[in-house]
Amino acid sequence: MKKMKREKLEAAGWAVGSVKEFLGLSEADTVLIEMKLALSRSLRDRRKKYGLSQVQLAERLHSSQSRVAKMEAGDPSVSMDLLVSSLLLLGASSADLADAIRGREKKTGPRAA
Amino acid sequence: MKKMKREKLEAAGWAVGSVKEFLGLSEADTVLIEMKLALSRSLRDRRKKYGLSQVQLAERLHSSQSRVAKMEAGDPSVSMDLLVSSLLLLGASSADLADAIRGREKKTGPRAA
DNA sequence: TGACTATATGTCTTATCTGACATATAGTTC
DNA sequence: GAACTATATGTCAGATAAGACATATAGTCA
Repeated sequence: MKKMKREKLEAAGWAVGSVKEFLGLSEADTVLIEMKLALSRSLRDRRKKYGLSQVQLAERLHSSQSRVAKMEAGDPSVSMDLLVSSLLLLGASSADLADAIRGREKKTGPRAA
Repeated sequence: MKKMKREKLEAAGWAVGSVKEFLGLSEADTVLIEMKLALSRSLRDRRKKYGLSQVQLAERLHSSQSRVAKMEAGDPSVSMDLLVSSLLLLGASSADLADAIRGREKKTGPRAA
C-alpha cells in the first residue's frame, strides 16, 4: 500500500487518525475513499462550471446546503450513490464518471486549476 | 430518453412497473440503475472467474449469501457503495470499475459469454 | 465595524441499507 | 424421488445515511 496518504484522508474527516487505524485500512478501503474524493472534486468542479452556489445546487437536488457541503468535502457520511446521482443530475455522463473514477480529472479549458 | 428499457429494469425488480412510473424515471435515475446493473454483472463475472460460490464470496465480504445474490441480481436494496467495495475486495482496480461504469464489459478470454 | 453572501460543521429525526435468517427454487447425482 | 449443492426471494432488527436546521467560519464591500 502506498504510504503518505494519511494527512489527505484525515483532512477530509475520515477516521484514519492513529497510525494503527491507518494501518488497519485495507487497500480496498483506501481505493474506495479515493474514488469518493475524486467524485467529490468532480461535483464541485461541475457546480462551479454552472456558476451555482451550494444552496442553488441543493434546490436542484431537493437536498440541503449542508449536505452539498459535505458531499464536496468528502465527508464519510456521504454515500457513493448520492455523489453519483448528484453528478448525473448536473449533466455528467457515464463516461464522465468513469473518467473521474479512473483518477483522470478532466481538465476542461482554462478553469482546470 | 431511450425507450424500451422497461422490461430489463422490471426484471431486476426496480419499481418501474407502470407506464406512468416509467415515464417518471428521469434520465439520471435510468443511468444510475444501468451503472449499478453493470457493476452487478461485473461482480458475478469476477466471482465466477475465481471459482467462488456465493457463500464463499459472502464469507470473504463478511456478509451473507442472500446479499450476494441480491447484489448480483441488481436488487434495488443494494447500494453502489456495497457493489464497489465488494468488487474492490475481489481485486478489481479503479480502472476496472471505470470500464464497467462506462458500459464497456471487459471480455476476458473465452469466458466472456 | 457591520451587513451580506458563501461555505463549513454539529446534531437531530426519519428513511434507507445491511447482514442474518428462513425458505423457496433450480440443478446434480445417486 | 431423496440427498445434496447453488442460487433466489422475503422479512426483519439494527446500523448507516438522508435531509433539515442551527450555528460557525470565511470572504467581500460599504
